[in-house]
Amino acid sequence: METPACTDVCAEADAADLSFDVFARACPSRETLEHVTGRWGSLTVGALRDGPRRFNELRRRVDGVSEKMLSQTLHALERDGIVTREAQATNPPRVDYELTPLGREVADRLLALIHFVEGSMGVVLSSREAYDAARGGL
Amino acid sequence: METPACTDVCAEADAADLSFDVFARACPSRETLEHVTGRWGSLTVGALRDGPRRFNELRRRVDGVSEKMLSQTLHALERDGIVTREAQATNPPRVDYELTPLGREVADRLLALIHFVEGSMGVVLSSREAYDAARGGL
DNA sequence: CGGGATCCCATCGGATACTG
DNA sequence: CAGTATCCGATGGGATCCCG
Repeated sequence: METPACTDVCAEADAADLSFDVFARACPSRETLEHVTGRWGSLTVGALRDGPRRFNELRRRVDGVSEKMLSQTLHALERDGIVTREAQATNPPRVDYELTPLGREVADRLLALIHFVEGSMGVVLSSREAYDAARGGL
Repeated sequence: METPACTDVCAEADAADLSFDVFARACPSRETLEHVTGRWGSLTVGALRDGPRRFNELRRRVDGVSEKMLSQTLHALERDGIVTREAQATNPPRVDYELTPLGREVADRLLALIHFVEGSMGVVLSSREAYDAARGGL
């Protein structure tokens, strides 16, 4: 076993910085990773990188997300301390979402991945063609 | 509109390296991003970082994954050119999965994110407590 | 051992409607 | 505008069986 595992340790959250292991099924770090890398999580965090955004601004940027999913995603990220939510009780109401310092670190690493993937799509697409051709040709 | 969008361009894959945009609903780069960041994708790629692994080795490392999902995940990653699959027709059969050069680049960026998240769990956990306390206390 | 095929259910997630 | 609530279909994903 390479990783010290998270097992028992993770359960008791009073310990400061014991080892967390996303590869362990029950480790809370896996949940947070999923919030951040999930279908809408990664795009939402990425969309917030350039500064605060309002709800419908995010909806437009994260093309295809529904209100429900965006709301759900933002709540999970807020709970994990990745984004902050600032509401103003004006009329019409205005709510700004913004990355926390922690969130900005996450976003940087996420965008590094995103930009790399975008830049690799040439390779990916031709790989797919080769794969499909081999299957279809059999 | 900040991003040049992927829209029409992405459909025709003969173009070399036109702009791909994960924020666009129909862009193929979004699919690849999901394969890589998905629930099992990120862990599978991460687990392959240290070298080739066999199927059941991966199953043990990626704690909680089912045979079906691991198989499915590996196929998607193979099709995208992230991992290679090398089968030997011995008995018992032996199949090794390994990252491609592209896959290794992806894995590096993914692991940077994973390790950062693992290292931030202290902050995350206390943020969750504060969030839950505020809700429960109302 | 390394999977493919099938069954089946839980959750995801979209559409719609309603509130403030 | 910024959500919440409900309904409901699509999909994710686990369990099981089976084959090479």
